[in-house]
Amino acid sequence: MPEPVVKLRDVARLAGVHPATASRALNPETRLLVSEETAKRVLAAAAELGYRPNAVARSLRTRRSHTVGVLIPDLNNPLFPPMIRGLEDRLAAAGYVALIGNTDGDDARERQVFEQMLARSVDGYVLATAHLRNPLLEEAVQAGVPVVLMNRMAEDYSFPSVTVDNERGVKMAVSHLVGLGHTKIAYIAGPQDLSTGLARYRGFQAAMADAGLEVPPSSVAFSRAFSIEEGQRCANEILAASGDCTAVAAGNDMLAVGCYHALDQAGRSCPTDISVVGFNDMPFIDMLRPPLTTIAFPHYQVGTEAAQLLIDRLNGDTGRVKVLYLAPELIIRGSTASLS
Amino acid sequence: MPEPVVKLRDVARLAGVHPATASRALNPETRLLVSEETAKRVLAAAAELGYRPNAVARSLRTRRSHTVGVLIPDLNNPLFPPMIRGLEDRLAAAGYVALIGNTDGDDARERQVFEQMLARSVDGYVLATAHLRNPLLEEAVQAGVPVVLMNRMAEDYSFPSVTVDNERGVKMAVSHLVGLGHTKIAYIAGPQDLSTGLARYRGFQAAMADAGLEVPPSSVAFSRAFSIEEGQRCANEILAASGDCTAVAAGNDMLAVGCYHALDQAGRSCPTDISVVGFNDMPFIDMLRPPLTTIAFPHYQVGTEAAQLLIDRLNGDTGRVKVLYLAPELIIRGSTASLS
DNA sequence: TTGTAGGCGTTATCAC
DNA sequence: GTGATAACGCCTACAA
Repeated sequence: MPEPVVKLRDVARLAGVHPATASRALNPETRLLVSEETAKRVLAAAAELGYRPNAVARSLRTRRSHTVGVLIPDLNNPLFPPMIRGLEDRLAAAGYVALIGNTDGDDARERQVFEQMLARSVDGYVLATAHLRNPLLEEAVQAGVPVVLMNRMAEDYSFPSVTVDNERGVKMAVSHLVGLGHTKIAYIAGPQDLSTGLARYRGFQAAMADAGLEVPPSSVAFSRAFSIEEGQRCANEILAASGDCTAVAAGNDMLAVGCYHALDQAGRSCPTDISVVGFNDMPFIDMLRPPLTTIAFPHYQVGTEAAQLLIDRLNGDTGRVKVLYLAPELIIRGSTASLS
Repeated sequence: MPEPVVKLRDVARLAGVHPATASRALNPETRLLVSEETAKRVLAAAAELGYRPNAVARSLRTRRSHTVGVLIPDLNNPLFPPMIRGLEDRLAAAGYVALIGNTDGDDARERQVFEQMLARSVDGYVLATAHLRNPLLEEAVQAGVPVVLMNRMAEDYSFPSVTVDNERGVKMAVSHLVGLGHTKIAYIAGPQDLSTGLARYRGFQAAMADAGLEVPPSSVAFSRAFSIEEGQRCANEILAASGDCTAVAAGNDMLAVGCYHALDQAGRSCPTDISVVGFNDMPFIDMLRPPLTTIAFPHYQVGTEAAQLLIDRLNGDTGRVKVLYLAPELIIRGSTASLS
């Protein structure tokens, strides 16, 4: 039943040329090495037979798989799908395919997926998972496989990256709250071993200092993951320890959602009693009640830019490492209100 | 800088055996062909050198890539990530990796991704995109590559599939509305060329008939995609043509969300004026105001079961085609109320 | 139990 | 401009 697979030699035979010639004719890069007339004949033969080059054999020979490994911490976070779309679109345009892997923020799993991909000889990696100190990064370098960080960054220009300007974004959020009259502002910080969590926390501290406001330790809670559950836990912690705060800034939207839950449970109303601001403007977050005030940035573009950075590397660009920041934007919705 | 890659022959040399022997020792399937002592030496050598088999070479030789192509209509729909997780988890346990591709419901793009995957010689496909009549299905059969449908089904047992029992689910939704006293119930149908859209629409018709209720044509609107925009458009259509309805059932949650938007715009309140019920119980849908009453099913399990069906095929099971239904469950939240 | 040899389909390097 | 040849890294009859 399975029809026989058409191989290069079949095409060559039909076109009356040697397989090597057929190969040259079929490959855009080498087509100019072949007479125009021959090329035409080969192409026609390939089309007639429905020839599809065997990517595996090609990879073995050329040592390039035209495949890129993408590590995502949590596919269930709606923030990532648009990034992935951006990645895929740009990669596809350059002839690459993305191999996507979840890690659940689990180091062991991350390593496993990483190795799997290495065995499949991916040409490069896009990591959205990277902890600040991640042995995988070193390993990729050892293996000579380029890495780009997406929505994460390295401390010291050691890897190309694309992120929103986190510190600036947080400052916009804090300024907004301050402008509404808030002075007792609590913060739910993301994991401090993720660049995102760290940069935003730093931004918060800086913004509060700029505004001449205190940040008592009891008004900051550190989450162990960017998850709803952790947001809820941290919000509870803050409500208990720092009950007089009138606003909460969260390290990302998932944490803010958890904060909503905690407020509900505690019988506090948002924004009447407490204002809440998130970060990411992830899909669907505008449909909550109240719709969340948050910091937006172009998710899709983060993906395309990350892809481009990697493609540049794959094309042999060995220039200095580029670190790309995208501009954040404050989106004011219904979860923040002025202090009455 | 890139350290030299360790190959099978390096391992063999260190272990003092022939590469063929090393190969046998390393492969669990053939390990028993080798003396225990030799196997131990080879394994030790492999570990010492950090040997990682080259999956590409192996694929070329064995004609199995241990890769599965997964086609998803829209990764931005939060329904799919959990399914993908289920898929990946089960596939990984069986030594397979998922190659995920978005199609945006676009036939051309779907074909392109499909071909890409075929060229990479995926061992099988999981399609969550399949239109009812899809030439790709035929093509996969031609190529001898097994296909499993996920969240979609074939009409005639021509392909294994895993879905929720759509008709039963819709009946539960309609019964719920009828129980609340509603009789003028409108329906926003999904695309009728998707099995999901069709089955649910049929279920709606059947459920209404069972309840002895009329379904005037003006009370049904057909969407062109399972999207928020289309839901809004259809809801507007229904509100205009069938303004006296007191409840709307939607083909899925995305359409229901669009319906929320339309109701907002029209100044009608849910559930006071109009009850709304969705389908899927997708992540985050419980956070809307009002939280959506909908039909739930185990998304993750859909993924694991689809993976298992495919793995069975890949392991040579040539038994009759299995069509798996998972049980739906009515989740009553705040978007439905009794007719006062 | 282990070694030998050939080939999976393609492309790079020679020679013509 | 085209053909011959070898090799990418691995697996697997077959032989020893």
